[in-house]
Amino acid sequence: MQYWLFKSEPTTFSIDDLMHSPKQTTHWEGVRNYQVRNMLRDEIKVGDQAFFYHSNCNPPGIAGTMEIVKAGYLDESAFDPQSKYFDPKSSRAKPLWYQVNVRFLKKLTRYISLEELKKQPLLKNMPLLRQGNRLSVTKVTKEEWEFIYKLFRAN
DNA sequence: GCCAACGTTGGC
DNA sequence: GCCAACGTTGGC
Repeated sequence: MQYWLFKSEPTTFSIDDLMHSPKQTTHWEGVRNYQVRNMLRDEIKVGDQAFFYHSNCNPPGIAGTMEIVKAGYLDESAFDPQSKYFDPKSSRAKPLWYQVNVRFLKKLTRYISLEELKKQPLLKNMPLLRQGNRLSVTKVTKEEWEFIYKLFRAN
């Protein structure tokens, strides 16, 4: 089992939106970055767990956790001209984009801001904290995952 | 295949 | 809203 961190802008889709989705599950569509596509298609497996990170908001930070319930499959929104994620370069014959399904696990007992994450020496290698990192999905090590769990058990 | 121009992300 | 970082595009 592997651990991940998924970013989403809460104005687009927040952890509360996930909580209130049917079966607390959603398809994580709209990824249009090749590195992240490769992770979705090849690496992320059913049973993997992920942090739900709120980006481009005040303050950004980790809000909760979720679980992968369906591994990589075609992102249909790329084929839909009405979708804001439409990509004419992707076709069913030669699909470019993939998605996974995720299910809500829980909200953290408290929100862990990016500022707080940055203070932790143990987390300094997280891709999330590297300057200029823009990937919307990144790997989290077991050590980082467990450390962040301890962080929100405190207080 | 280089690289300038352009678009997007996302913290601040 | 600014702007640094960085991915993508397209002319050559």
